[in-house]
Amino acid sequence: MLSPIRTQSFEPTVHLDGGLDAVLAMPCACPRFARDEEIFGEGETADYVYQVVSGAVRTYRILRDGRRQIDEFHFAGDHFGLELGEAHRVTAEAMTDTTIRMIRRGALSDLAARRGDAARAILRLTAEGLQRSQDHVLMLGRRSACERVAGLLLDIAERTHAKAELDVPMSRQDMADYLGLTIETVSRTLTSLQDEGLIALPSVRHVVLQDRRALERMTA
Amino acid sequence: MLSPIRTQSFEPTVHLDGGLDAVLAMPCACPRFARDEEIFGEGETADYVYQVVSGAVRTYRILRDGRRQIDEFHFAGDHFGLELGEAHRVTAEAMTDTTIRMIRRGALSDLAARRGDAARAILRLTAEGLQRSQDHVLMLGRRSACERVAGLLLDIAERTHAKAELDVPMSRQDMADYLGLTIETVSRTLTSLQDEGLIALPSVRHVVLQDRRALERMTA
DNA sequence: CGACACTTTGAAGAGGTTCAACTGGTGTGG
DNA sequence: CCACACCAGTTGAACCTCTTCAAAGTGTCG
Repeated sequence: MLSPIRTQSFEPTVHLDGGLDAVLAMPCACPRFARDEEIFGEGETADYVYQVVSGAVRTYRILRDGRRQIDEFHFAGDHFGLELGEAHRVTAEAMTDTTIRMIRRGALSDLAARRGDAARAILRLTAEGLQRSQDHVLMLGRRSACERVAGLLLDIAERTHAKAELDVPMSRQDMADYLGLTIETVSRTLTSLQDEGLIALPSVRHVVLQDRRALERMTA
Repeated sequence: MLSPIRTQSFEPTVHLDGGLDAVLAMPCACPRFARDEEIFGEGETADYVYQVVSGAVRTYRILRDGRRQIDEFHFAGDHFGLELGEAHRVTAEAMTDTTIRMIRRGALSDLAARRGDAARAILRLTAEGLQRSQDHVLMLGRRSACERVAGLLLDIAERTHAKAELDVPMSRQDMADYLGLTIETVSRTLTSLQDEGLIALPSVRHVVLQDRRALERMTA
């Protein structure tokens, strides 16, 4: 919304490291979003593909009666909003103050048509999303509340490159709606993990992983 | 396993109807699998991509303690086993006697490298899988047992092009492991749907949708 | 016909939800 | 600078859905 920033690089250096970054170092808008601000809505035309520069984003869907399911959390470097069809299937919101890179979808498909590595990068992004979604299915279908919470904490640690101390960008409600639980169950589970000495909760949005090994055992 | 059959068409007619069929009408092995026979196992090298010719397939993962989560059911025409990495992330088994088309992965990536429409078809397949997985997440995260069962029945109907009478190729255990429930809950839910007059159960593997409208209301 | 596997049904139990009250941190205004 | 309000999070107790364990029923195949 405020002060769109533009990148300068025009000649992309092709590392072919698998990401889109190499082939997509084209100038593009980088707007900022405040906490809880909507980036795009379910059903809107998908004219752009997005990348988190800094901050964190949730994508979700809502049932008629208000039940919400968070599909995915997106952290710095992650792409989101890539669609097969015309419209976005989810709503995207910033979880904290967030900077987003926007890539015109047309530019992307042009690039993919011209360059095999770009097409492959898009395929890889989609396939990675599929893998993550399959892991999510396994979590929701066959894991207990405790295993789910432990899994989420480890996932956040890995994806934000945190060691023991986690900055948790999401609210308890966000966690609950990602894990298919209620806010109360998430809260209770966190305190019981704390009581068992597996984690510490110095503040609401900070978690310290005190026994990562034990947490990993729960999720394996 | 028995009597691999080979298709004859060499010159593909390119309809570009979005499927891989148009660009992939190449000769390939079409083995048959008996009910419950494994097609490939989790962790095995992914040398092939598969397509259901007739029958039905389940893909699943198993946790250490034996809990199973079925990732997806695949019906005639569906592709499966398409992987980003080297290895299969799931196990695939025939649910009934099934014929499968096997496509060498190398041939597929060669084709994708040469032809943009093939690359796009592969992307589309992956993206459709992602959409289905996201729907699955919503189901497991935020729907009741009843809504899940109703949703599965409608999904089977749609994907097998059945009208009111469904041939259900999977066992109650398969349904349960797809829906994140137990076999008993699935059974009880089906009988209660029958009691309410929404479905009929002429035999274990046959379901008649008697009030599709009502079923759809449950899943919307 | 009988054996076996799968399904259904029943009763008791557990995990997670719901509803309600309380706590704690944050921000604002007097 | 403190007081108060407000909101997110936590905790407690009752409840409910789904699970677990057990037994009976159904269908299939030798």
